[in-house]
Amino acid sequence: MRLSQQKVRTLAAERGLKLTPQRRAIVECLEGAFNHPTAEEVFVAVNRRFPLTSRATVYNTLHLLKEADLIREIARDGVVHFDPNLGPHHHFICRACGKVEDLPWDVVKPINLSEVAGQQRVESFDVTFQGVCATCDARD
Amino acid sequence: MRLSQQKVRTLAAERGLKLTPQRRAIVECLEGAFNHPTAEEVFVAVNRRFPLTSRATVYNTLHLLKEADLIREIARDGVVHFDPNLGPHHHFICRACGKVEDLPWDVVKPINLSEVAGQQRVESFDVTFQGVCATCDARD
DNA sequence: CCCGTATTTAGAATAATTCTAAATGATGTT
DNA sequence: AACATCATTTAGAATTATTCTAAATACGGG
Repeated sequence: MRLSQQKVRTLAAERGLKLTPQRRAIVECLEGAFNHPTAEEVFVAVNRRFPLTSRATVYNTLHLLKEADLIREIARDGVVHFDPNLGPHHHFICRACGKVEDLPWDVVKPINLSEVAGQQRVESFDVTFQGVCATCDARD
Repeated sequence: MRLSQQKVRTLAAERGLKLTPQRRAIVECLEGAFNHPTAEEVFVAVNRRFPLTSRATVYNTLHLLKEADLIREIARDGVVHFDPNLGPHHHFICRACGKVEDLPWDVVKPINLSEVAGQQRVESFDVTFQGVCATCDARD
C-alpha cells in the first residue's frame, strides 16, 4: 500500500524503463518520507547522497511515478506535495505551517460516484481537511 | 451566497480599504464569472475594460478577497482558480481540459468535523471530484 | 563487452507570483 | 472644493516553480 523499490522494478520491467541510481535514490527518499515532500525537498534530499542529480531528473521521475499511480500529488495554494502512501486516505493541511498529514479513509462516509449526478463522468474524488495542526495549535 | 460589490463595500468600510475602480472592475469580473477563472484570466478580462491594470493589483485584490472569505481558491496540479460562489458546494475538475465545475453540497453525506479524530483542530474540508467533463467525453 | 536507446545533465526558457519604489488617487477633514 | 494622508497602483525587476534543450552518459539485453 506504499511506493517501494519492488513496485518500481515491476513498472520498469513492464514499460522498458531503466533503473538508474538516480531513480532508485528518488524512490528511496519517497519510500521513507511521511511528510509529503515537495519536488524541491526531494531534490535536496536526493542530492545529499547523490550530489549531481539535476532538478529535471527529479521532476521527470516524479511525473513518471505519478503517471503509474505509484505516488499521489497534493496541491494547495499552488504548492505541490507528493505522497507515497497508496492506500485510500484523506489529507489534512495546516493553514498555519502548510504541513500535510494523512487522515484515515473512514472519516468520510462512502460516496457512490455513480450517484454524483451531472453530465460528467466522475472517476474519483479526494477530500482535504483544513485547520491548525497540533504543533501550531500549541504554539499560540 | 456570492461575491458582490455590496459585500466588498461592507468589507472596505470595516477594514478602511479604498474602493478603487480597479478593485470594482475585478469584483465585477468575478461576480459574473461561473467558470472559475485563474489570476491571469481575471487580469485579461479586467484589462479589456481597464487597459492599464497591473498584474500586481489583480493578485493583491484576489488575496484580499480570499482573506476576507469573499472568494475561494481551488488548486489542482499547481493551477490556481478562483471561485466567487460562496455557498457550500464541491468541485469537479476535468482531467482532460482542466475545467472546474460546481457540484451540489449534498452529494457528500454530512461530515462531523469534531469526529475527524487526530491531534489537529479541523475547521473545514472540501471535496474535489475528478473525471471527464461532458464536452471532453463527447469529443472522444 | 557492445550497442541502441532511454536517461541525465547544466543551464536556458517559460510561467506564475511577489516585490519594489515612485507616482497616483480615494476619502475624511476643513 | 481644496487638502493632506495614507492606501493603492504601476511597470518592471526579482523570485520561485517547472519545463525544455541538446549534448553527454550509462542501463541492460544480446
